Amino acid sequence: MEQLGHCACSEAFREGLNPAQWAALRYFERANRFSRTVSAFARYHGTTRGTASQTVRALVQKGYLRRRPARRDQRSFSLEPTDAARRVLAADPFGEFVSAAGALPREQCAELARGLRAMLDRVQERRQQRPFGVCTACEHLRPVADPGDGCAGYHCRVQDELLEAGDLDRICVDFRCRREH
Amino acid sequence: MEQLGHCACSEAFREGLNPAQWAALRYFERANRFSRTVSAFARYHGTTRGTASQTVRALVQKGYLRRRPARRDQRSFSLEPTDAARRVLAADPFGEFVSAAGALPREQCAELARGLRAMLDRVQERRQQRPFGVCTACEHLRPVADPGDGCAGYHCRVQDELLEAGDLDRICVDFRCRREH
DNA sequence: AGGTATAGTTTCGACTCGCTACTATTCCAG
DNA sequence: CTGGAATAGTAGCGAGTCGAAACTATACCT
Repeated sequence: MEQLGHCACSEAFREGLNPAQWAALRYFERANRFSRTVSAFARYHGTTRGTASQTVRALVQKGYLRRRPARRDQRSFSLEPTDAARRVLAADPFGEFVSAAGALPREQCAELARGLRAMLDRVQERRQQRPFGVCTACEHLRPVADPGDGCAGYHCRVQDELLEAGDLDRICVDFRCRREH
Repeated sequence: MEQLGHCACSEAFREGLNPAQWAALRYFERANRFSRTVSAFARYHGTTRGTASQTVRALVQKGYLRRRPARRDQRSFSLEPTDAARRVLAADPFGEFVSAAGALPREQCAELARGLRAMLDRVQERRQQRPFGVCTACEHLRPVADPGDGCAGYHCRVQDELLEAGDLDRICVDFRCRREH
């Protein structure tokens, strides 16, 4: 586990990006629209807003993130991955690990994922860091009977907004596991 | 997996040691007597000998490693963990991960270990880094019929020496998996 | 005996990251 | 609606880490 973690850092300098920048790129690709901010990434990555701001600035300058004023909070900016970002993510050094895991037998791979998840939850709990998770497993999600155009819709009680389809299976800074009681 | 790796680094500054120094301390505690050298640690940790040398020097100055001339190679030194090292390893930040894994159901924990091992092997193979492993699973190990005093003994064909009991279950830089053919 | 490989060290410079201080905006209580 | 506290984001500094390159000394090989 230690060696894998170290491998991941040390080989993560491809394409002119450093490990923190790769982590940020992966994060913004997976984050829903409420979570594509500097602060949310800082929480996710366990670093300070200052450091996260540097990382994001570098990615904006390189053309991998686009900075747009946030809709509701005028202090904040939404950071959107560009097409160039999606292209470069194809060469993500972490792909090596993904394919290494994917080469395992199906059930073993699933078991590995469960084990890692359990470890991460435990560690984050001890450090009082809230885990990130996808909306579909979040207790703040509520089905909406009639969203207007007939298709099924969902609503987030924290943001008090209707969710767009693309946000449902993305990770969120406000995630709270539903099965917890 | 990425988050776990990052957690491990960021929280590894306790006791006045940095992440690389913790890794070195763990390594020298687990390495057999042929592998307690700067170069072997550099190979294990995927870094340069120069960097490894810095790390080791710091640990010697802090009194966690003792430097003794190697028995057979006059260029080399054997680095032995001190009692202070074993004491401080009790506060190893990685203990958090070990206990998190240990809290899993027994079979799930074993499955997790197998999965991580498989991933590491695959990644190291692609990078042409030879894995480290324990003598008892190494193809260079040969049982010796009569080591002299009646008890069973083992011999390493690379080092051409009899192994001491303490070395058998420690990791070695010359490891080669026996089941491989 | 000579050349090559290896063990280890030192120095230097690039780079990363966290800390602190700061501005602007939002939230909340009275 | 107003004043204070909290939060989003940025800028700059400084400590510290790491890798590359150059170097010495010893071992190995032919």
